Amino acid sequence: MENKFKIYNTLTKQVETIKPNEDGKIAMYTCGPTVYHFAHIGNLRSYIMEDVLEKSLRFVGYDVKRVMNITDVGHLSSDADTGEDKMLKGAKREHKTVMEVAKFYTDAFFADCAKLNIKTPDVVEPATNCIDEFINMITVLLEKGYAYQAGGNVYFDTSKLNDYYVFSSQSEKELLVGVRDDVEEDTNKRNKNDFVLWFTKSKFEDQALKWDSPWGVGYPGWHIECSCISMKHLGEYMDIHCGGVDNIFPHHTNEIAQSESYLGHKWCNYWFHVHHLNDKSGKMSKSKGDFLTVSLLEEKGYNPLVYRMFCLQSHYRKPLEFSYEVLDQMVKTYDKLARKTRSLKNDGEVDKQVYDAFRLKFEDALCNDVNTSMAITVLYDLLKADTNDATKRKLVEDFDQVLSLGLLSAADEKASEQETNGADNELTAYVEEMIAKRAQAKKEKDFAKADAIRNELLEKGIAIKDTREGVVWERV
RNA sequence: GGCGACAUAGCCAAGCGGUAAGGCAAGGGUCUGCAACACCCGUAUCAUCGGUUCGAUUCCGAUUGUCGCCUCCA
Repeated sequence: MENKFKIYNTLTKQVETIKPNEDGKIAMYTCGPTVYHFAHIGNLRSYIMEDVLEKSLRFVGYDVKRVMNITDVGHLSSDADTGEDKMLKGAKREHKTVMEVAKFYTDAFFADCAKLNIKTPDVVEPATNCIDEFINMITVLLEKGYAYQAGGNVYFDTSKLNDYYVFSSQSEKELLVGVRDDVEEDTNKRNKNDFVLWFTKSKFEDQALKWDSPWGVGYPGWHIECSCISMKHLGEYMDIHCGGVDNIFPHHTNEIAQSESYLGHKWCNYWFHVHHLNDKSGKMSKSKGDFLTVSLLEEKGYNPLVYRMFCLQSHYRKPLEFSYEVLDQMVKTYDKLARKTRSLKNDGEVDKQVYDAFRLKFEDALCNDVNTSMAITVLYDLLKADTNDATKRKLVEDFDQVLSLGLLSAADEKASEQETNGADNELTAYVEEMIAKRAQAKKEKDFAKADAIRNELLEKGIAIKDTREGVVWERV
């Protein structure tokens, strides 16, 4: 098939046309969550944009296979080297076993994704399922001389590579070890940027999960899982690797180092990085106070899809600043848009010519480095276009395969909401009776009475509006 | 200290060398008893300073500002 999809490749620092290893197919990998706590909406920005990338590729005709790992082992819990394992810390906090915690937060993660209309990847693989693969890769790296043992741990030797800093022109000399307070230099390392492949000794001995290995009982380093899990399911050649910008160094840099040393050839061609969600004070992170989750937004009365739209109207490669002020603005934008799309009728035949033209415009926006903002503009242009509702409706349906904003299902939700209201038959009967009375009053031009009825309902928590489609009511 | 990203109207935001899309808000108007809904109508010398060019928001350099990475982070 024709390749016309362009994305910014962090590896080459330019926008490039994707040429898959296998024609018509895309092998895609995403760094998944560490499941020791809820994901915050900043984490979810990455997953939303990666979801759009995946769906866009499918939209233009690629057969996509997407793999995601679940980090359910390892990672220090704080800036300090002295910290505990995050999973263990989560377990203690929750009074659960480590695996229970992992299960709980994995489920919570996918529940959040579902609310944001993020499709679950084709393959989801927990790190703890792949210990044998990790051990195998480390063994090969040791055999090939890319790794060494020191102080009980296995390290990757970055000095064996000509080009370790593939993403930037940093130099080891300028690399600051322990920029953050409390991080001590590991004296077992031969080079400052060497990293651990397998731990048997760490500064915290109460690591909950340990496995036997040729180097002793221990647990894997952080970077090895993504290399192994992707190869397990996608083979030796990958097309697109996704993640947040903060993973560029060291995580992705190290993944490339170990993967290509292991394979002996180029591994992944395109690196797709999503920028951060910030608030006024900077990056949103788990270690800071502001811990905004999808559930929290829901508690405050926001539809999670409004947050999705908030992300889509910006570009994935720009920092995005979150504020309730902008989110409130987005609520109005979203509601207005959804009202328009849901009022589209199914009248007559789809105009093939108009359909093709708009579909192409939409594809062009997506193919242009996932320009979601432009894609939404195409949607607005469509709604204003001079064509019948059937054509528009069909196109909105298509567009929403990628945007996933529930633009048409919004109508169904509204309907089911009314049905839910309807379950309370007594209330519904009462409200409908009042609406009928008000209609009669209006007919008789007794507006004082009509307004009195509206106020009476409002006092009981029922708001009514005369829309062009008739009177609607909702609980407030 | 090193590396990198970003800077467009009140707010969000597109733009990839030919004199600024779109959305939200505020404003004016049409419609409907009012409200709501819907529809129509105005609104920007693109952070600053240089350079390249017939021509720059768009390319190059410098400056300023904001943010990120440098072994927890998406």
